[in-house]
Amino acid sequence: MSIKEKVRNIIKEATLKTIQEKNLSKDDLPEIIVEIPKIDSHGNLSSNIAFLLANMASEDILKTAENIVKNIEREDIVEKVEIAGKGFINIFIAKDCLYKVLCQIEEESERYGCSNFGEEKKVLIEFVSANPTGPLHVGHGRGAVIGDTLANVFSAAGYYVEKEYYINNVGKQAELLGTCVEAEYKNLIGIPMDYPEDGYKGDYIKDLAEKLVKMGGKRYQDWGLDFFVRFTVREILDDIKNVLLSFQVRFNRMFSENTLYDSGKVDECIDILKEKGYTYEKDGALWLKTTAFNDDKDRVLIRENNVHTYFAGDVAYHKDKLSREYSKIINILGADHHGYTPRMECACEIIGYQPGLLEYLLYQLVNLMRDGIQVSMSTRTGEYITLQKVIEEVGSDAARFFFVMRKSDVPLDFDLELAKKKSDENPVYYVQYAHARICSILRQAKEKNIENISASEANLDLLSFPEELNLLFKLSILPDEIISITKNLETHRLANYLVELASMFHSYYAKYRVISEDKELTMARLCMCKAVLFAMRSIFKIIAIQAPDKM
RNA sequence: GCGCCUGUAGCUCAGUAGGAUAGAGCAGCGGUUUCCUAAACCGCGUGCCGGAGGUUCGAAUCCUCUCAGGCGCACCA
Repeated sequence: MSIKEKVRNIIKEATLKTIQEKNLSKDDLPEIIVEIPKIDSHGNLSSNIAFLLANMASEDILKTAENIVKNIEREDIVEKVEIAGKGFINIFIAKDCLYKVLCQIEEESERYGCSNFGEEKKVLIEFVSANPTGPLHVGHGRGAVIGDTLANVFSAAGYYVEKEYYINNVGKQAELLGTCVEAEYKNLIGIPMDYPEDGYKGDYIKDLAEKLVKMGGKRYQDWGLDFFVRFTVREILDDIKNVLLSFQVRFNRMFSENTLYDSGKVDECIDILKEKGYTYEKDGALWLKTTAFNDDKDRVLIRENNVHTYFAGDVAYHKDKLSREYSKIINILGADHHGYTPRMECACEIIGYQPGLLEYLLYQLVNLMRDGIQVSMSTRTGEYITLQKVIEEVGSDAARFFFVMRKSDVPLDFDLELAKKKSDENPVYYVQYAHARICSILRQAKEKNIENISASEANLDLLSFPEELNLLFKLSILPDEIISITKNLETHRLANYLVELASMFHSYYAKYRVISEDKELTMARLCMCKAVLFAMRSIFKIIAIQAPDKM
């Protein structure tokens, strides 16, 4: 249990005791919030519980605070308790307790920050799921990094995570794509065929047609549209997978829409919807009555021409996912799809699953910039910067960091030049540099033959400067941070934490010397450095960027 | 017109489940290296937290209204 969690429990116990003394019901216990005050003099942790309880018992706040403090069991970890402001309860953590964090980190090394909070519960995260109709663009990159990082966070917090990509390979778009390649191919081998007017532009269509010519010359001329669709989708998907791989993103499962049709699951699902009484026919089409829940209009499942809509397949897909007994299902989508989510949630309710199980995480769009000027992304003009080009240009590390460092609610300006800069303007290097510096210190220590002793043997009492204690405390809350991200899905917080930790370390580094004449002090500080190193590596692993030894 | 997201320092953004004196990076100015990497550190900020009401011991944060920007409102996927 982390320090923060322990303090929360201590305050909870004290509050419960106070409630009993006041003859209040236990149900009146307000939620216990422990937060980290902005100002050092307010202690390591602080609680506003007195305000909440006083309100409930209509009592004086200060008096309530005093009562609670009186009931606080003085455990080892609490050095001092103060009532400050108008009733905040401020907790100062005992140094010994902070030192123990170093021992813990040493033990867990690069796994520090992980916990068994999730109790191996199953979580499904579906992301990217880009239609295989063309190469990935930067927007997909953002979804990929958010999804992959989130998966790693859940994993670190003790969940069993599966990552899934839904391949939409059925329907008009897939057909159109196949037709484009067919036309391009036939023209190449001298058989005239009109290119579809609304067809896909872009060099990749031509590349694929050329590949076919190279593979079999004129052999495929009569193989039919179905062949071209399957070939094209497979090729594009391979390309997508490779790009994602170069971005350290791997999926546990690629789920193809057509398997739902082939196995009859779509029809099965529609039968169930019918049985539940939420379908009706109108204008020759079959509709789902999503307005019965929270949608602004009903949705078509089967068109007049007897062709299923995308929605029909997707409902069947969600039914399948819901039946797999996950404790949480997260769908990550670009914000341009937000209009779609209510109908899906309605459909899930109709099928009979409780609304909370399925959660959507929407991320705002990405503006690709170069030196502060927006790069136009027109498919029509062919001026189209793919995700692959971005990764090639700025590298996977910078790209991942940039995509993850902003809250998903806000549009992201991705500046290619900034991401490439090896300077202080670029936060990626700032955090990696901190890591490299520590490695350098450790190398020096080794060269000087300084004994490499464990934290339990070192005289950690020598770490007594405020900067050192603050650093230790910062390290102590990493597991809490990771757990909290599983609740709010705000992966950018990890990047913030990393920058803050790096900043604290850089600052410390400039002010104090780790390796000095004082052997004991040196060893204690080396222990602290190693702990920072492990914490950083642990986070690097989660956001999947390199931890360079040298820069 | 309706719905979702956003509006915080010159710029890009944090601001943890309402909390104490609103923060960081960049840009700008000035400084720091006989010593573990100067890709670093230190100092310098008079912000109608878009605006107006409201809830509360307490609001950038919650509610209502309003203004501005982005996105979405298909028998496309």
